[in-house]
Amino acid sequence: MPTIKDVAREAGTSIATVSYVLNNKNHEVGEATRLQVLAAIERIGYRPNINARNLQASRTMLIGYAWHDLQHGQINPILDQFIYHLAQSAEAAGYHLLTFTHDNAHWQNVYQDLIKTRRIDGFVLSNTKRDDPRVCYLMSQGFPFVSFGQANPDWDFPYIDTDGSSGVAEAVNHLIGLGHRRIAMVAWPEGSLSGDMRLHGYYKAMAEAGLPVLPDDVQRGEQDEQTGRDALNVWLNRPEAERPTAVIAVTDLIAIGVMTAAKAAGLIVGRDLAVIGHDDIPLVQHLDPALTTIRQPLTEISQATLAMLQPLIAGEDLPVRQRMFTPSLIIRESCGAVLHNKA
Amino acid sequence: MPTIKDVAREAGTSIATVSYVLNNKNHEVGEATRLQVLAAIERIGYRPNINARNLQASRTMLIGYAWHDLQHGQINPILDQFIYHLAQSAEAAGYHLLTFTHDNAHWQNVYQDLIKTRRIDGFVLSNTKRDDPRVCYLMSQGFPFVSFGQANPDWDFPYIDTDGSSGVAEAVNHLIGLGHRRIAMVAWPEGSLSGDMRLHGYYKAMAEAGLPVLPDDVQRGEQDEQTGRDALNVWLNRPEAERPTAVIAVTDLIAIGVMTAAKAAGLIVGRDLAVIGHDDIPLVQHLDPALTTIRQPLTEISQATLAMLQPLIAGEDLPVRQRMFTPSLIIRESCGAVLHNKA
DNA sequence: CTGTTAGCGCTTTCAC
DNA sequence: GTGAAAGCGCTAACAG
Repeated sequence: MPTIKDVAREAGTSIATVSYVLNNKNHEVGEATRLQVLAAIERIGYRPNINARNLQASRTMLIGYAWHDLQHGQINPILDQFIYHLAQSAEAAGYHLLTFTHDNAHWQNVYQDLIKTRRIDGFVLSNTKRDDPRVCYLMSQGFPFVSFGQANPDWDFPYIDTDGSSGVAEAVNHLIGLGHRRIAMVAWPEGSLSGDMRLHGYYKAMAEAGLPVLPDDVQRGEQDEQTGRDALNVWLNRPEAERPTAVIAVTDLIAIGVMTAAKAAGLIVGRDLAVIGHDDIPLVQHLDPALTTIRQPLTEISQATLAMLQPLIAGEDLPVRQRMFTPSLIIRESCGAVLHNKA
Repeated sequence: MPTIKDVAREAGTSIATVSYVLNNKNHEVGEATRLQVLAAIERIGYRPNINARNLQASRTMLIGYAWHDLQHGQINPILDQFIYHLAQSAEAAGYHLLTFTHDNAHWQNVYQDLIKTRRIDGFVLSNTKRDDPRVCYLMSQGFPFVSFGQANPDWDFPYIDTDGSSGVAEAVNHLIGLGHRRIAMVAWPEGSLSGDMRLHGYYKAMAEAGLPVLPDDVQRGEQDEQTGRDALNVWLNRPEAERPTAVIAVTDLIAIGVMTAAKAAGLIVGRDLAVIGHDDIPLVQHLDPALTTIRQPLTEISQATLAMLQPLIAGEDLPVRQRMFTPSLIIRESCGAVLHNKA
């Protein structure tokens, strides 16, 4: 593999000159020698050794991203898309993504190692929980990072998030436009930030439309299909005239449970019951009926994440330390068409 | 950030000695000084700069993995699991995964850059096609790589793959055990290596069981749900006594299409028609009925991939350059129970 | 404008 | 057993 020395010899100059034409900053190089060097570089197929470069600049051009825990079969397709676009944004800026894993017990060792061995320049976090210890740790270390998702509302750290509230509100309004009045929601257990935001959008839109929310119109449960099934069964126990005609689920997986239970009860989803999910995970467009859902603008989110991380790595201050993005409603079959004689 | 110099000063030794206790090879260090150094390291929280280390060793401890193209919404959950486990195996060996992306047009530039800038030590390929140009390119460059999936059968390069043939054969035999005689298959278009392997398992198992395969018992189509629907509709056009009672699909997505079409035709999957998919992608256990499917041993595969890549990076020869793994049948509801009065 | 040189932080001969 | 010193390949003063 050719080094800068080989180029210098080939071009008949010094290595400094080669470096100058490569880094081309405020240091001018004579046009003749410049061409000479460029030709030599081309001829021997030289590429600067990135490792040497990084050592000297004491950086790595690597961004760390912790893989979400796949151990429990808990795949999160949203995040796959997020990483992909994040990788693209990173590459556009000359960075690369270093993806790493860690079990729940030893996360701190892993992050510490990455930092202290100078393996990476910054982190991108996702899947953050309220009071997420990683956020806490990175803040205390003063190490550059940006989080996709919030943590403790009292902490001031750089994050980007989707405005789940507005997404769900849009869903509610869409259902109202379709003629629905009795709209219910399946949420996560209390305490999840994004879950609470989504639920808040529901309450807000219902209130603004002057629609009542019965005490058990909101059902809560874990992130699995069973939660959706259980919720619908609760509602099916009500007299028919009081049953919700539409259900919004906090995630697609839960929406699937709702649909399954509805079918089991002889209801036709899209006609007898409207269902809307959240996230537009793969396959839900192939469900029967295809699921109407709320999609986060992951491409923009990843771009913004990197745009925030870069100045942080450069040691600059961030003018805006938090950014929210608005999701959009993807209308498919499961929310049906205009409701007739039902209101 | 402390360097080796700081440790040396703190311990009252030379930097060489510090390096010796760290790398601890055939170079003996006096117990007293050793403890001294260790204490100093502990005291100031020193970790060797990995970049400096790598420059000197001219390696990076980074393994490149090209993200599969997510542009067209073509998510491949199998690969997500593969990367995750690959990352784990890599970390266990002191490596990290550098995940990168590239559009179809410029893949060669991306790979070339990664190689020539000495960004990484080796590649892991996945999603390989027959005559995959990346395989071809990396072979020509003599750069270390291992592929998850085959390419041109005439090329001799290190790969690991799943024996799709045995997986499908197992599925066929399971169906036969359930009493099925008319078993059909939905395959990919001719020319895909893994698709052909899976199909081969079908033919083989049918032949061994002495079961006939009608000309259109095998339907082919692209990797989408429609393919499954179309296939089933072809078979439904036959007189009832000649219709398949069981269908094996080359992937879960296609199996979903089969199930959807079956339901649309008033059939109850698991009772009137058995359906088996391939890959066990997330969510298929939540379908109604839950999909029986064939699962690849991704953890073992990732481990084996890394185990092959390591000697390659070290410049050693590989005793075994190809390894095949046997998938397993995950039995759920969609293939039903024993068939009665149907044969 | 171009070349010499001193590091970046580490490993590893080679003397002592 | 320990230390001085020569790089790994590159960048950036500093001279010329």
